[in-house]
Amino acid sequence: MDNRSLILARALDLWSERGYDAVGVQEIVDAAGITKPTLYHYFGSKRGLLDALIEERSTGLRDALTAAGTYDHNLVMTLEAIVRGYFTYARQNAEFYRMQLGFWFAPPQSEEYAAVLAGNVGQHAAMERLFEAAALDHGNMRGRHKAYAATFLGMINTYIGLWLNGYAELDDDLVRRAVHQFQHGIYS
Amino acid sequence: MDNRSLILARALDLWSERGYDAVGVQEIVDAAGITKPTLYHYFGSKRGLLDALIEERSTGLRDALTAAGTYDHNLVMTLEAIVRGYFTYARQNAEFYRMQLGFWFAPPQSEEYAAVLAGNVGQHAAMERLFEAAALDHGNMRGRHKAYAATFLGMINTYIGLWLNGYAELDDDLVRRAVHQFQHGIYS
DNA sequence: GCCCGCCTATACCGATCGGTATACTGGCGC
DNA sequence: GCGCCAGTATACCGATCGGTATAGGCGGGC
Repeated sequence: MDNRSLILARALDLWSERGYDAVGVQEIVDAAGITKPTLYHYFGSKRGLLDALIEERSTGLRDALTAAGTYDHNLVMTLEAIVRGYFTYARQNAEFYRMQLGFWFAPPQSEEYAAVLAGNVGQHAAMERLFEAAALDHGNMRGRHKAYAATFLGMINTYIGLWLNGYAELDDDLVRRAVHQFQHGIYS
Repeated sequence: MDNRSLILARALDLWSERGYDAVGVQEIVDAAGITKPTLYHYFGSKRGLLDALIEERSTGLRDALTAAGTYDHNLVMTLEAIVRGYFTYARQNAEFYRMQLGFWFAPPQSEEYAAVLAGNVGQHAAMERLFEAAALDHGNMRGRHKAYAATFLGMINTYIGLWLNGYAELDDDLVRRAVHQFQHGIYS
């Protein structure tokens, strides 16, 4: 592994465990077995390293979702495909997902929040488009696409959060139960 | 306002805006118009200030929820009372709720996470007890109380997060719609 | 008048923060 | 052999980090 990849990997390890501000540049380069000028050669600044990390690790999720998220008039199948896409990505990128999820809830003026803002706004927008399209088939959903997008993504992140702390398994059974509860509530 | 309260108020302002690590002790005492030894006289350490802030500001929510969260065989009313309790508290303590929500998603080894861990575990436990009791009346809910507690709290925090960013109003209408969607899904 | 204890300020501590100036290395084109 | 350039290390910068030693102000009890 070249030094650039090594820096990205160690930064992800440390930041996902203890946070962006709590881990300094010196600690990252020590963990990677290199020195500071090497890091600044590749990334220019601590913030540049953060942006590069998010950019490189986000593409996988973005690609998976554009593939799964096209509405084909079968809402159940589409929602299940999206949840499955998130779960698969989270399982394969647990540390990164934990870090990114934490940054989404970071204070609005923090660097962490700014770094993940664009990506998460994109996810919400894609989900809103999906529910808007679905409302053409299911009239009683009309006008609530914002709330549906937010609560659907909130539910996905709730389950991934449970899994990250050892309280759930992100298997295909959970995919079906999650989508079922989202559609029909808790009584059925 | 005495100096102790002044320190707590300014710390909350700054931490909710920019984060615990990003705001140093010096900046807090400057904002409060006092000096460092005064802060260390009252709180002993930066972490002590954080703990004191969370302890003092959390009691209101805890009291409101123990009042609202007793199950009386009417699940709809109980859930609505809980959501109303959260929304009312969030509206009256917007900055603190933003901070506490962010800390809940902070890295597991960070001081922020440790500081809010006990309180949030208590909230989850209370919700699980509620859904366990409700399952005695609604047999088809049995065995899913953990998932229900997690998704219910996740939904509440999703809506509060939307409100904090200007995308929702935490009024009584939203209380009813949220509980209705949680119970019956998105189609009705 | 005097002392005591709570509260506060000045001035300082070593450590760490993000970032950089400078120089050296090795490989590659010519 | 020579120049060039990406990559790396040594050593350093001023600023800020959390925290503290010391001393003085000040009100109440006696």
